[in-house]
Amino acid sequence: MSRSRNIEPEAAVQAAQKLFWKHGFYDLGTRQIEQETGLTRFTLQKSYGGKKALFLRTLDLYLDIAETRFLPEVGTDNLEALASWFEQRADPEKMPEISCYGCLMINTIIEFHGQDTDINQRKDRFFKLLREIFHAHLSIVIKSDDEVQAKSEILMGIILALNVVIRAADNNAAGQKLANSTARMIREW
Amino acid sequence: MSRSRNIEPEAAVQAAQKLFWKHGFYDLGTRQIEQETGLTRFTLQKSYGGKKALFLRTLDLYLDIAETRFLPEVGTDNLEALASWFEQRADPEKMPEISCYGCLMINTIIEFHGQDTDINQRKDRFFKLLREIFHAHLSIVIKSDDEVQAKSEILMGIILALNVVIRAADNNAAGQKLANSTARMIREW
DNA sequence: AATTTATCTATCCACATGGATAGATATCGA
DNA sequence: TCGATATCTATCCATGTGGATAGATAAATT
Repeated sequence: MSRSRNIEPEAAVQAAQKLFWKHGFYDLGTRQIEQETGLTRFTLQKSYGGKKALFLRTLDLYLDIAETRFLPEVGTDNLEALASWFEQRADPEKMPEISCYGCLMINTIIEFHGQDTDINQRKDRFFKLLREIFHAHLSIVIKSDDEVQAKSEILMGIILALNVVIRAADNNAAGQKLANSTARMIREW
Repeated sequence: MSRSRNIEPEAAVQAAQKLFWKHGFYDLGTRQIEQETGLTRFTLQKSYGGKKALFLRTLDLYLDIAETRFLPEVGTDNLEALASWFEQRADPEKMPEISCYGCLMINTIIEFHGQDTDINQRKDRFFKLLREIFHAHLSIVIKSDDEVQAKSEILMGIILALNVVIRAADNNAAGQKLANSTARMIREW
């Protein structure tokens, strides 16, 4: 019925995500998106609603995957599960290449300055996600809720830090020391 | 001999620093600098060498102050000194207002993507500073160098995380839980 | 084969940006 | 008071941006 696109709709979102992840929002032009993904500026407007809307879709995709496939699953032996998750998390052999640009959501939070409600919604979802997952793990193993909260907050902080360290170094190996130190700390809990 | 400026040279740098801290580099225009500080775009070019050069001066100022007045001083009773430093660090009563925008250097590292040598130089200075200060403290109290390195890395990570959490919330009180948890952890070392 | 539809290609546009320039204006020393 | 100098005010400019539009093109339906 109609001409086929240069790039499939979902593939375009994934490709754009990588670009935003690397370059941020403001420093990535629609012409560069066009050139590097094949998605034309025409289709960007007509089918995705423009640059900002496409960006939000890449953020939502990012959070979906974080929620379903990335964060450690709650199960048995939660301290050891957490410890080894941190080790894996920073092992360059097991990280996707794109990780060297840190965390798309953290980068975005810093690039925008809290004035954008679309971004703020995603930000809230992100932090809720992080805080809940660690709380869920630790509350199984630790009785004092005070202590669970304290340790959850530290682990959440270290997740943030890992991403900053890796992006700053532009190198997936840069988080190993922090991750291994964290694993060691968790095993002492 | 010559007409006096709207704003004194060093005051202009400080005022610009606050603006960059809040808005970042790309999202702060020279017209806005002009309007909010009194520094004219003419003088920005003639005396400061343009927007980028002024920005680098604000970064250098930031690092100078971090080095001399902000980070915890090495002395006696270093674990307690570190613990209470973290508490103070996140106490909204004792933080400057501008802190709710996080750390100028971290924001900058994320906004630029490692391709700018001017920024990279400051980035290296920044991380060197952080790693050295914690190592200096902990190596007095802890014998195993392995352990010193591990714990230094964690504290450095938490500094980064504190700034991200505070900027994300746009609220100086947002780091208290993490800071207090960290103080508690340090006192258990 | 003709028609319809969505996409591609190629412009065009309004706007914002960092920076440059030229004339007016302070401020100071002589 | 006058001259020199640096700054201010007010434009101007080249460039890049996201987005819009119009004609050409490809794919599917009839």
